[in-house]
Amino acid sequence: MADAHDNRRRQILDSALALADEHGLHAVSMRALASRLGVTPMALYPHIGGKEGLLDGLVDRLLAELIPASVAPGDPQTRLFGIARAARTLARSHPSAYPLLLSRPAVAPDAVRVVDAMYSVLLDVGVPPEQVPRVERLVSTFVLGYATSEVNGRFRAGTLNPMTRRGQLSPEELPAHTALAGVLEPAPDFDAEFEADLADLLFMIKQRWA
Amino acid sequence: MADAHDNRRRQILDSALALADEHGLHAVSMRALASRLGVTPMALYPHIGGKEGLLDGLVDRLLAELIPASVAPGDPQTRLFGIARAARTLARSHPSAYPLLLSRPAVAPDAVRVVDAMYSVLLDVGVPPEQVPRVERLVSTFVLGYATSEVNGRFRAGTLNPMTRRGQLSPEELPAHTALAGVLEPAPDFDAEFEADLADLLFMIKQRWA
DNA sequence: ACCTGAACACCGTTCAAGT
DNA sequence: ACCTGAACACCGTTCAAGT
Repeated sequence: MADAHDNRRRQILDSALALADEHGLHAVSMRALASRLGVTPMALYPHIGGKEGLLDGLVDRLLAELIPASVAPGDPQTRLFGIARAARTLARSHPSAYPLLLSRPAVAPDAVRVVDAMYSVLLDVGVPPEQVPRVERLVSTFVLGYATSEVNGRFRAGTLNPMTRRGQLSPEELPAHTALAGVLEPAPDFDAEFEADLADLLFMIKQRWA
Repeated sequence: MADAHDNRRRQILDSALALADEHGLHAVSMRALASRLGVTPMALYPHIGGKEGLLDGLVDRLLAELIPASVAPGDPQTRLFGIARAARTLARSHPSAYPLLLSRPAVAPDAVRVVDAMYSVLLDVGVPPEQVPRVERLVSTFVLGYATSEVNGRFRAGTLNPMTRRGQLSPEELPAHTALAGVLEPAPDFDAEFEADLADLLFMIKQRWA
């Protein structure tokens, strides 16, 4: 069912994603994209419908890359970890475009397939049907938020390093930081941390309903 | 210790936030901001150091509004819910600027105070010290991600409504959606959902360590 | 149906100049 | 120290015109 128009649209979105990967999201302008495709800016409009439509298309383009992980077989725990790890890996492949995933709804069929896979995992693990949509939003929000925080530098040293921090405020003003002085790491292992977080969330789900 | 320069800086950031609240983040341009302050764009540079510095300043400005909730007394559970609710309420007050919280690190003293309050809650609730920074990132990532998803429309009907969804794909391709046909709500109560999510996270923390 | 090219109303940031 | 004003190299989108 993919006609010429759809193919052209995908071609444009691929170019836009490449542009973002190479030069950052700020470099994805209608003009730069058109010039990369050897065309006039206005030639893009029938296919992607303006800048907002382009960014929406990029979200669908990104989520489509999670399909393989979503259809992979295995027990519920394996599938949950597989989808979550794929979602975080995606952030490393496309760090500039990734934050768009939290900034607009995903409406394409491929996006719905990923949600369906998560619903299926949660049903299989024993979450009551009426709670499944809520728990899916909880887990997907955590996963997207974590990966977004990483690529955007929200966890980086400035906020994390107790030395930098404590320079600005007296220890009495930061009692918990002071109490934790011995364990505050300047550069945590985020791979291990993400795994521990997923394990905690799965623990919660199982304790509550399994 | 607040000199004239700091006061001017805060005045500029207040104006930028008001501009975002009234006309959206896209309307926060150096030129529009300068014009609102009756000054030339270049006059802003010594105070906020360009567009990126302005956005970083906005993040600190937003987090400063969480200080009252952070210093409020009470048992750990009350304080955790208080900070989390304040963080979500902040999104409703400043929906356009809010997503910046996930997009850049917070470095100002006020931001560190909020983290310290969360550390204190987690220590009081029984989380082992070496796990506190990780669990703080887990909880804060969920809270910021959830509120960001809400204001950005990631949870909105297009993605959620099973009718809209199922129109694009056959039921056989979405087995879990089909199984959940009776419980998929077109417009969930996000206030109640957020409360339930917080309760689940606190349940997890207590079950694991209390 | 699809694309062009000129035009309009904007951007962020530089630089040299003023006080 | 703080601000101005002109200039440079960009934006997204409109419109009328071409094929």
